[in-house]
Amino acid sequence: MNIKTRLQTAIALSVKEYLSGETLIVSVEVPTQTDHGDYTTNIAMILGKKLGRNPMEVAEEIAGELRGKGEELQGIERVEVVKPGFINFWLSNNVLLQNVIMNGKNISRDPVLPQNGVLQDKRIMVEFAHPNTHKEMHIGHMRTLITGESISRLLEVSGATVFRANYQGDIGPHVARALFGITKLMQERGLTLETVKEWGHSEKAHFLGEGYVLGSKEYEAHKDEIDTLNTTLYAHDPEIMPLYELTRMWSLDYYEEFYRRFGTTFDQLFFESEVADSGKKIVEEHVGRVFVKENGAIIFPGEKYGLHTRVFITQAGNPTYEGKEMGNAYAEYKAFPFDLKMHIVASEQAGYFQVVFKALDLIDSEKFEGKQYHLSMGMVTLTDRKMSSRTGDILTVDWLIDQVRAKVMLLAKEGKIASEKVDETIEIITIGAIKYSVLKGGTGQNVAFDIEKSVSLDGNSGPYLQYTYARTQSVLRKSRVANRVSKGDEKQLAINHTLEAEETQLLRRLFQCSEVIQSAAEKYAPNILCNYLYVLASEFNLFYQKHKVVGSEQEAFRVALTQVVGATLQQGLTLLGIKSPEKM
RNA sequence: GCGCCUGUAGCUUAAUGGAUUGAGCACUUCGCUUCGGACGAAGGGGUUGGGGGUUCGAGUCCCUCCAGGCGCACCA
Repeated sequence: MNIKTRLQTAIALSVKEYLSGETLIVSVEVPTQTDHGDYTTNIAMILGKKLGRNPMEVAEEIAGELRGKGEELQGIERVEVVKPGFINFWLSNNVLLQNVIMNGKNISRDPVLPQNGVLQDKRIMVEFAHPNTHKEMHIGHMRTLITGESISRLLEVSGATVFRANYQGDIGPHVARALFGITKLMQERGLTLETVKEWGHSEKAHFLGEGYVLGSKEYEAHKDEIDTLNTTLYAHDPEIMPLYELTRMWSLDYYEEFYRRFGTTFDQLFFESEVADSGKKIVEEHVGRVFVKENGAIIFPGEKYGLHTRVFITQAGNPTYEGKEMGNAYAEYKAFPFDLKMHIVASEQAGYFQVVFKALDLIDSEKFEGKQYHLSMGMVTLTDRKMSSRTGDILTVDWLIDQVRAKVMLLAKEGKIASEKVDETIEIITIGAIKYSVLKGGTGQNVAFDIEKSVSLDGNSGPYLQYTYARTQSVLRKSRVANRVSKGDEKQLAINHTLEAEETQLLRRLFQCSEVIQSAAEKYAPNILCNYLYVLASEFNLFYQKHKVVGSEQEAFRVALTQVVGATLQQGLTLLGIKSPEKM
């Protein structure tokens, strides 16, 4: 039983005397302010209200009783009653040392991560990224890519089996527009497919993006032509397939490069083109029970369920995004029968998901009901306008990476990169900076993207954490005892000095690590982990500033502390999908 | 019009109903003969959009008003 649970039980026991049979949930929390102790409970205030007594008195009584207990409260050094009626608890240095430094796991740099998480044995599919082919990748897609990867890692470390799925829109009107557009562009510019084939991934993708913009602009004027093109695509018309397959591959190659750079490998790619037929069939089979025909289209009458009505199959007989999702749901379930499927998608899709979830519940409640969750990502907008791939007014991921990379390279020019592997380090820092800037905010937050100061390299940033990690490693390289302190070597760590305030604070912070990770995983909130790592790094830097590690009398202990801080930073960053260079 | 979401310092934001709303950027000072200065310390700057209510306690929950975002039938 861990300390928190033991404490909770002890408090519950004391509280029992005040209640006649009734049970009260005792909440034990980690206070936000460190001078409020390691744990706190508000139980006295709740009791005070119930009994009509002064909460301070009740708190004193409970605290008095708890202080008298030995066994159950082992490890709690101090119990304090504060103002309105909080009871605060402090852990003893010994317990902190035991748990943080000497349990062997930390010091050998094995994972300090929770082993038997609440998500043990849960099968979770995380569906994210889903860019559409024949367009460019914009920073909204990037946000879900980065967030999805981090959440997947958090779930995995909490015991879940995770399946990374990516469902991509490679068929539909947007493809027809893009193909129409590039055909016209090639004519205008005297290009042939052969020449375009020789271009790089980004140029091809940009060309498709341009085609899409043109196709959208000219849609009204060439409505029939583009609509027909769309229908021939759905019909796998051999006339159009070679061009379609080729351009589709351009997009996929282009995206593959981002997945690689951002460190994501999908277990499987799913495509709208592959589920269009099955989706259509499923919808048609459920006309009457779930769907209804109206004006030649097949719709889902959402009003019956407090939602809104959406079209699943168009008058032309093509399945819409909604219709295709019916096929996709089965295809994905077949690939990985899940307990939970998370859709990591922008908030603008919230209404859409309510409708398709409801439709799937009705079609097959056993497989789908209560098992789907839309993690609603806030919108990424430009500071002064909305991005639209239709008008070409978007920020592409290529552009952003180049901007950040240029800033990092500036540092390299100033000779600030100490690593021998300069190129590799620049890439790690660039990607780390971008990822952290995305992850440190809440997932639901709308983000107004400021082009000027979009990604920061100092302060609360990815590079700050990477830098702090590199610093820990540098200190460890300098120390002669660094490699001698190892598992079970407790004598060397014996504390023969009073701990400095900064040392105690680091121990307390490190002690919180696994709880923080649990909480970040349960709430699907990587920003909780970001926040923790930032505070940890700041506290280490303060310690570092004030106290010497190498050559000090407490070198063995301080080296061990530095090791654990380094390992925690590295593992934490890994959960965010960020690499930690040994030198930078 | 109907529905969902958001409003915290100049900007970007944090805060499981808890304690004096905490950071980063920017700004003003200060600290390297010291293990990595991409660092650290100090300072100014807030009626948490306004007003009610519930609660021992509200940025957080409820109502209302204001401001903004997103969705609402053949796009994805």
